[in-house]
Amino acid sequence: MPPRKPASAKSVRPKSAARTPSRPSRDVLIPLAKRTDAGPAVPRPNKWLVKSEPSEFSFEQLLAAPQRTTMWDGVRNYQARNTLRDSMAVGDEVFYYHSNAEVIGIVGVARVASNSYPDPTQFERGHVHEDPDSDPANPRWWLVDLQAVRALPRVVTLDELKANPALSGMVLLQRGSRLSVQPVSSEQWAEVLRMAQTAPRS
DNA sequence: GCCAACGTTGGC
DNA sequence: GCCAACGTTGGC
Repeated sequence: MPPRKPASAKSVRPKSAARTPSRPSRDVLIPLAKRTDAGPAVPRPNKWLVKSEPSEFSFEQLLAAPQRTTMWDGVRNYQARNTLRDSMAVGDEVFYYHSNAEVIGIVGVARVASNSYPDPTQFERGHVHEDPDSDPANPRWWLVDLQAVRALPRVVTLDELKANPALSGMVLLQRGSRLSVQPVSSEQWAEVLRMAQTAPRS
């Protein structure tokens, strides 16, 4: 039987409706849970990695989207939700990772193009990502807009990431890690970019 | 609050 | 297609 709601998060892009280009949302939208608690200690921009199955929504599709931007809707995992809602902010930098793909790995760079706001698909009747238990007055699921910045010069594959000791701490590489939205350190970020500019080891 | 059953993720 | 790891549900 079908679950009453999606059990867990997958950064799937809905195949239907929500492909409407999210308006370039300004910060007018929902300054709600912004990180006033973070204080000055956290350097901006923060860096993140998002996963997407290219059969659902590839980086190429993001590049081709109006304004190269889309709502990152459909995340239905609480930890990822918290990151989206509480920690991501306009201007943050994002690696775009293709999972369940012919070539698995980091393929591009995107930026966070809005602050967080409630994922509208949770309230859409009949939508795959509808959550009937979510209260509009206190939305359960949040998202940000993502804008493609550029494809990497080449894909940095999962195998390469695993083989690089400097990246052993990446959340992506932790045993059993399934988070579809996850933090990346500045060091990890720089290392992946370096790899992308270098020919893969043969 | 425990925990078994179930569904999902995602590499292989 | 397989299946290990994980997250959620719901009976108790």
